Amino acid sequence: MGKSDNFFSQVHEVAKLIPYGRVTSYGAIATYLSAPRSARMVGWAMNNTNQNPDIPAHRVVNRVGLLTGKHHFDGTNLMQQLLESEGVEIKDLQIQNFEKVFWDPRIELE
DNA sequence: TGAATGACTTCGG
DNA sequence: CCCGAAGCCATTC
Repeated sequence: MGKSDNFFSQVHEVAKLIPYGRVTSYGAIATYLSAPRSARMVGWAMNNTNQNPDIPAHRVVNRVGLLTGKHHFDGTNLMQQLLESEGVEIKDLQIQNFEKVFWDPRIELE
């Protein structure tokens, strides 16, 4: 850890801006940060700081709205429960009406 | 130093 | 449209 956590910090900043009840994708964040090839690093960055309650890591899913990161949360269903508590509908790890709850930083943040 | 590992995404068949 | 393979890249072994 040193200066290179700049990218991680930026990922965290964007994650904090995801509105309640909305979600975004790893790739969308990566692309927004001018690193479209680093989607996996976004996930890694989340893993690095999912302990921080200020960072809603549960609002970040993969590009089709699948809760691929659920196994990184405590318990068996925490990620889904957190999202459902915000009104997000989920069935078999797939977010329903994904296009409606999707929040794209590239568009919303300019 | 090199190979393996992912909270991903894209492309080709 | 679905599935498998390949590309990516920081981190770990």
